[in-house]
Amino acid sequence: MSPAPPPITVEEILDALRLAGGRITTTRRATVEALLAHTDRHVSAEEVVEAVRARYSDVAESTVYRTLATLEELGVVTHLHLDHGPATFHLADHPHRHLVCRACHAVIETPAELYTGLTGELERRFGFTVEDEHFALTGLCRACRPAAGATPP
Amino acid sequence: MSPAPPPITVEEILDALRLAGGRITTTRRATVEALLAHTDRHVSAEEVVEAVRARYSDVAESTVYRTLATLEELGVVTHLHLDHGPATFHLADHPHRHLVCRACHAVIETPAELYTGLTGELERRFGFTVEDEHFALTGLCRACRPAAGATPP
DNA sequence: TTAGCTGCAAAAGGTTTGCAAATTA
DNA sequence: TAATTTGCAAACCTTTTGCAGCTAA
Repeated sequence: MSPAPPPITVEEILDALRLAGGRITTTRRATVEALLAHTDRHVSAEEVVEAVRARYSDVAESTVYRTLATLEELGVVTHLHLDHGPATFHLADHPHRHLVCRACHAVIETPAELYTGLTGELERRFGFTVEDEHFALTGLCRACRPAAGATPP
Repeated sequence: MSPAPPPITVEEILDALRLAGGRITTTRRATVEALLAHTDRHVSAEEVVEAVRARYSDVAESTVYRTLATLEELGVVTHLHLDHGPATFHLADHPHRHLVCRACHAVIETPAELYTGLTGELERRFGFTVEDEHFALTGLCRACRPAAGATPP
């Protein structure tokens, strides 16, 4: 329905940071760039650290964690949990939810629209407003599902 | 539709343990009892440890963690993540999902049937079989939702 | 007797914190 | 200059692990 939104740029994110009274440092810029470079992936904080260190070797983990936290406060970035293990970060640009296979750990992105029926129902029945995803749904992907017979007609 | 299933008993769980070649120790019995005593709550491993230690003061955390893991392998217990922080354990008796308010951390239990529409859709569209919940859905409960006006007609 | 538990202590993994020094605006 | 960031190191929290001794069956 809606065309893909124009991707957010490094400068736009840095502007948001500036606007909030923040300062733009080399490390912060590199962190944002690392995030944009993986627009379509789910990166852990540790992976961001590595990406930043590939360019500036003396960056501390804590700095990256702090920058990610700040970006999250600004609403530019979100983190979510795909599974046990480290959280993954991504731009908060297009809402979507994740399915994670508990066997092969494959990650499937699914459009937010799919969930509106459910979230509407939860809203009506419980007055609960489901927000953007913080946790993935776990289960088995096609490949890992025990090969049961085809669904009958 | 279906009446509440008869609650599982301590002895039934211990039998399952025995059947799997396990041994019944005082600590294991106390762990199971602690779990049953909180049938309607979501207890962290730490809370189970405390409950067990209240009766037998020298129980090691690791023992309780190991017992919980064993019970999980037997399918008697599950753990799930309501939020950041420790996992919560409960009996794997009746399938349900949890909503957690990110503001007040209230936990709402919701019946599994509510999700069949969605899970069916995910099955059809992605060949993905959503399994019993491992993660909660996060959002805002009625009390914490910014008091917006009533939904217009 | 012997496979299976246990406590202890230590480590692991991911993230946060305190602080003085460095840097940005 | 004043406020914000930074690196470092240490702490944190939850969970796991190794191991020698203990115990249920």
